[in-house]
Amino acid sequence: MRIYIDQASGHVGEEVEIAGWLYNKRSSGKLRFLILRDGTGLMQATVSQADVSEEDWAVADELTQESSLIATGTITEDARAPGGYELHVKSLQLVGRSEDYPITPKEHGTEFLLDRRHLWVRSQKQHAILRVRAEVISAIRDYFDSRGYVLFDAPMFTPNAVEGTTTLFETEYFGARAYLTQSGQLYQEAGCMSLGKVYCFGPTFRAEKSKTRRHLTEFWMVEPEVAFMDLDGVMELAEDFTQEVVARVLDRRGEELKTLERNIAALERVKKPFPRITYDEAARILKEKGTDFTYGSDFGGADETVLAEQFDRPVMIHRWPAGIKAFYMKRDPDDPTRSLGVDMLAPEGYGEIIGGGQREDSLEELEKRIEEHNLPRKFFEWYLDLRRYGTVPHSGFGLGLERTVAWICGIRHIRETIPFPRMMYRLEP
RNA sequence: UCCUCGGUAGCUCAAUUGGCAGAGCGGGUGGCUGUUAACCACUAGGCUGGGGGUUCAAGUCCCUCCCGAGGAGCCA
Repeated sequence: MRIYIDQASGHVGEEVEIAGWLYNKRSSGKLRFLILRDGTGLMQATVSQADVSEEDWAVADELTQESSLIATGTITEDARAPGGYELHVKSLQLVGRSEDYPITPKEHGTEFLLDRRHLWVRSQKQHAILRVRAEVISAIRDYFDSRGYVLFDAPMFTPNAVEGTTTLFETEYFGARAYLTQSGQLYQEAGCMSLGKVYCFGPTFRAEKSKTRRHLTEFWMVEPEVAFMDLDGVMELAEDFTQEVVARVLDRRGEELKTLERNIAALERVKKPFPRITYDEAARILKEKGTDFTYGSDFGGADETVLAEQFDRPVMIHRWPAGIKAFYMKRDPDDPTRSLGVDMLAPEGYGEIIGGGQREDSLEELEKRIEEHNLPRKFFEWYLDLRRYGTVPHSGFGLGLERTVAWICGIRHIRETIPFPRMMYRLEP
């Protein structure tokens, strides 16, 4: 009977078959200790020369790191084995031999590992991170699906920049120019006017020449958008959503967080309500702390870290100077120099994980903004239609998946939070 | 684009003031019946990123180019 390693505890005393790869090997005289992995975990298999055929003994002896094999034997409970269970091998079958596997059980540099990302994903730390990523994705989908949101995916090809500022990847589209999307938001606005509560979840692209641990050129973003929701509503949504996602990972991926040596207590503090401060209050804190922040500009990485350090859970900063936020942000009726945007900063220096706010719902205001930003009006006619035909107040946000996973995992660089990271100087493998 | 740091064996790194190119891991060979990144012995392995220069002598100093890292800007 074929079983997976994570099912071993239910098969003590039984003869089973395990199919996997050799993770590591140790030997002592006529005894071989094979550490097997099959994607669900690691298990030690012991091969005693006295218990196996001459051929199988030769196989055990010659197995190299990452050779694939099928081992048959009896599961026993043994405190000496890592994980507590081991397989007493009766027979061994080599499936595919691995020659000179480059990633040894010692340390390697980042460049070396990234060049071999297709093999690096076989290692334990990467398993843990990628499982947390998968859990976060499934928590995000469940959160919205169970609350009446409709998945409303946005196109990847767009004819124009959503927000004039950032650089887009350009591509040829049947003789015309097209760009890879940097946000699905405008399309979500159309979606929420149709289905009330919608979200999209997919890759997004930024051609920024950013070489930092917080940036990828291709990353995943989830973007909910809700009709008849104001800024307070979207802040409530963002904090409730973040709390749920973190709680889900704590509940189901404790093993992985342990492998990653994540400080669990810091994640357990992620409970509503999150602190909410205005841009002006944030600016006051930065002035007190003496950073070189200049009032009226956006916060730099160091500023974000200082702000996040003031709180033990994510903090939301709202009511930004209108000039530094996107054209579609609604102005604060109480102070037209402010826009009703909100950013959420993750604790522990992980930076901005959410950006969102209330959208401009007035046709006249939006026309004015498009003109002020020198945006090509013809590409925005459909967007203006949303204000012409039954406009309503509406709000939404975007959450960066990889930054969120990096924060939850407690790893410094977001490049390990996606199977194959795309960065300024890395398009392969 | 700018700033800073780096490139030496397959990998991770060392090499004093400019003075014989080294170690651990990995590979190979042998040993060991309870190993835990096992251990022990032996062994192979080098155009010190490329080019130019200074010097009796360059991994080391100078110029230049290439490659990478993470920080700024910008952002999720």
